Amino acid sequence: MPKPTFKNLPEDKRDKIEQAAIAEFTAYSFDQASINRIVDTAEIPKGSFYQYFNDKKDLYKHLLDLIVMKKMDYMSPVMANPMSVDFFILLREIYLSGLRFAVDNPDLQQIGRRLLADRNHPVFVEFMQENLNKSDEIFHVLISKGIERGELRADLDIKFTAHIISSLNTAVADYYQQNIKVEIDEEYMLTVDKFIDFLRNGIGRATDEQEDRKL
Amino acid sequence: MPKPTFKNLPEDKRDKIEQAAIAEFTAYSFDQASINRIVDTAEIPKGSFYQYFNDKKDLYKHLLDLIVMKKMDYMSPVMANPMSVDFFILLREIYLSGLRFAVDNPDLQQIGRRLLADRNHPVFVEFMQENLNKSDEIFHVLISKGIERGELRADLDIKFTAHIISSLNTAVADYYQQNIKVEIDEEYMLTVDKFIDFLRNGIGRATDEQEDRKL
DNA sequence: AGGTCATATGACTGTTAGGTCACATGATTA
DNA sequence: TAATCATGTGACCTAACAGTCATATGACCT
Repeated sequence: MPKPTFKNLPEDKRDKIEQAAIAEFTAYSFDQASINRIVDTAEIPKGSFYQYFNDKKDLYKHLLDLIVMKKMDYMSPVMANPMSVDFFILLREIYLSGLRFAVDNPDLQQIGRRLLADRNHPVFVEFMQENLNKSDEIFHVLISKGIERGELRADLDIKFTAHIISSLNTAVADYYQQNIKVEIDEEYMLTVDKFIDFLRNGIGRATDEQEDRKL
Repeated sequence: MPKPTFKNLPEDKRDKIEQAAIAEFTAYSFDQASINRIVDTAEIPKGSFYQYFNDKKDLYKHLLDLIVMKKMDYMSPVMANPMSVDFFILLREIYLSGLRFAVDNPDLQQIGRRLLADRNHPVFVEFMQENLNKSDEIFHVLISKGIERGELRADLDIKFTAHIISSLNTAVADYYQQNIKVEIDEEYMLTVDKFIDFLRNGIGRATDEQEDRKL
């Protein structure tokens, strides 16, 4: 946690420091990121930095907190009452918020991606212990509910499916960012719908009876 | 490329250096990996190292070449005549070889994972330019063929599907390594089959007619 | 023996890093 | 005015790094 000194700072100075840190951790991994560069960019003396944060990790975790909070802002309208709606509709909303977040905040998305990337890194391990994997957990619950309601196949391996769905989140966002430039709402709607369809129906050719269902 | 001096080395010395490098790049990212530690582990003087390699990147790329070659060994029996067999059977084989490679060579798998992780890293970009993304490409071809033959849905977005399938490779291997410890052949057979089923049928509950098909 | 050439070697260079610390500043009290 | 105290500051510390280079070694040739 940042020291009280940081919290007491005038807002614009605090923002400048956070912005400099975001820029640095967007451009470099945790290890490669440099406090020297950050204090340069933020135009504060090095000594001051250590008045605000205990060390590099302290700053990094503060950023992660900011990211989690911002991502929650995107998610919360969706998750307000998750049980009131069909599994695939809810899933669609979850993915849509994820994509929207990624498009609106490519830098924060990139920092998150970097964290998720190296699962052996001590900082990743620490973060996961503190925030225990929410994503897998939520999907676990949703899938169970979905099966109970008959929206999903009853023979699914819940744990396995939860893991696949939750790790596909990144893949879809990556695909979108790499292949679709124009930032039109309908564009990512389309990407998400492709994905939901993929999840629901698989890619195997259906029998004629199945084809009927899609009409 | 390593210098000729390296190629001329007695095999055991070369092995020792390669092993030391593998250990280092397994434990640390490219940036974090240290030549000093590598020469320590390999018990060669630092000067000697630079008789063998131009720089850190040179060594790293040499390792990547080793990894690619070894992975090809696992794949080649499968890819001998990819067109002679059903899409899902072939896919099953591809994933099985991938998983087998990951289980047999957790260290090499880890180095690969680290590379794939940070797609902005100059070394990743360079590697992809030189080895242009084979994985997506192969799946692109296979999916097209699969559609032509009527094994896959005709309305698939080929590019999108290729990306999803190719990035799920990592997810499945991760899941297996995290959740299944025992190294029995049948265990990873099971993981792969779950995944193939997931791809083929999706997770949506089928109509009664569809359920019949599965019997 | 003398000469040549690939290779071996480790002290050294220049740079950067994260983090510390003695001291400076300036606002708020008494 | 004097004392206190949170905060500001940058020179400085130790450690580590990638990469260099002058010199040493020793196998092979003539």
